[in-house]
Amino acid sequence: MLQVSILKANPELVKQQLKKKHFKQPELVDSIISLDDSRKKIQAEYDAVQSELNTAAKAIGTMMGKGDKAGADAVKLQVAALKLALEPLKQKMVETEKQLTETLILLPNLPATEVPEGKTPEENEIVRTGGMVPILGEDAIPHWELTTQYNLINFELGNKITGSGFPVYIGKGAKLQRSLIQYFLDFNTAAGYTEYLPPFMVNEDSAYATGQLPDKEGQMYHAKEDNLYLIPTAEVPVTNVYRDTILKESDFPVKMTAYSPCFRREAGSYGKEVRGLNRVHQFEKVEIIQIVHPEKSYEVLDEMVAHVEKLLQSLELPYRILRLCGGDMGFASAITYDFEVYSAAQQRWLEVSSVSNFESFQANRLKCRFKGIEGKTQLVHTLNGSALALPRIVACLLENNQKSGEIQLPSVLHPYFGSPKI
RNA sequence: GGUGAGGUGGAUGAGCGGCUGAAAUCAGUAGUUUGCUAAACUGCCGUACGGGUUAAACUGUACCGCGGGUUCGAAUCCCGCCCUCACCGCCA
Repeated sequence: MLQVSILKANPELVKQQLKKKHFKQPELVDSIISLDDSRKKIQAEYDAVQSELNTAAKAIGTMMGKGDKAGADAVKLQVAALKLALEPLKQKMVETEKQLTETLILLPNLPATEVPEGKTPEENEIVRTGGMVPILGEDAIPHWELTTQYNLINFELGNKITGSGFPVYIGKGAKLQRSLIQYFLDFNTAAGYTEYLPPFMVNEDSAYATGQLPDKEGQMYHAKEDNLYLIPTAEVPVTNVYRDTILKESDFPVKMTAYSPCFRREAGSYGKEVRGLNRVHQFEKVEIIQIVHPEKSYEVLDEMVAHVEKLLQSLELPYRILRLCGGDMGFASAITYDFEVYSAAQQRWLEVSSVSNFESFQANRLKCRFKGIEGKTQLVHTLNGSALALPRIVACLLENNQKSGEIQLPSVLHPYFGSPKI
């Protein structure tokens, strides 16, 4: 959620930035500003009446103490009139506040200046590419066949037990998952991230604070009986560690990493694009999150991008880094870098990480602030990224490294997997 | 799931209809003092939204788990919800 003060500082600039993000109702900026102005006016009136009431109540108290019943009764009559005046003001205030937040919540975050213009994924900017695309033999097969051939994943079994999109990892397939999770966590903690193992379900407050509610409600699995949501990413519980907190400057930077399964309904997805591990309802992911001083967030963003890039390099996968264009970015993000790896048998790029700076947008809803040296409290900046999401990494590792009769694994995984190959 | 107790500021914890935005202690912070690490003393030390100011000072309102109610007035009384703790039951 944006701060009203940002809109007020330069409404025209804000509208322009919203257009870059292909937001359809930039005129909401004006509505918000006028709603905020009337909110202030109403509150001033309300406070004045309430103040009179408080004074009167005190006077009654003093009179009663002196035994002046008649005087007290006289004041009570005045109070009754004031209360009558107060009621409509209160309603108006509540109503205006409600409208204000309801409107404000519709505005997406403003894109950073480096964000390229554009609407569709084709207009994303390729920042750089790395790694080598392998040359596969004629008989190369996609990962959903490899996983069957080597008995690593059973998709049909998942159908039986739960439903489509819930793969069952078996034997070396399961161990590969475990190896990757542990390797990623080790890699992240070595870079100073503190490991968390969070709850995999969250309450409404948490889902609201990180922005899943109210707009992305349909994306999450909901346990209605207890009103809990299965997390779509570890970002939700881990970022909520800092909900409603005020940090000291010396607490910066807060660096957290967490493994979690991720649950996504992905309603409406189907077809070849979602075959095998390309898109599933439950998958494993290791996330990194930082909470930093506003002046440091872009420096930190670069650091996180470099971190994820190093991780991908260590896996010896061909990758590219995209800077998402205004129209393809997420609602809450000010700037996003997507990481894709090349799936050689499918001959397509698959997204495996997304690193974003939310600036103060998420912090505003989270109510995560810090007290500066001058004593003023202000919002922190939050950033997060995947390091990394497993399924597509696995898809690429299998496809790109397939040889006749075996699959080679990158050397960093050998100690974790206990073998150089499958 | 059953029974009992309870939810107050960073922590402990008092208050149980007006004098309480909230005692006290600890932690934190700024300073004074004592010839080291340490101790003593003094001040400051919640959040949000307003007014005010260059910035302060100052000032209004709200907030003592959340939401309602009673009352001129509620942290304090009443109702509902949520949560925590203890014991029992069940159980990885």
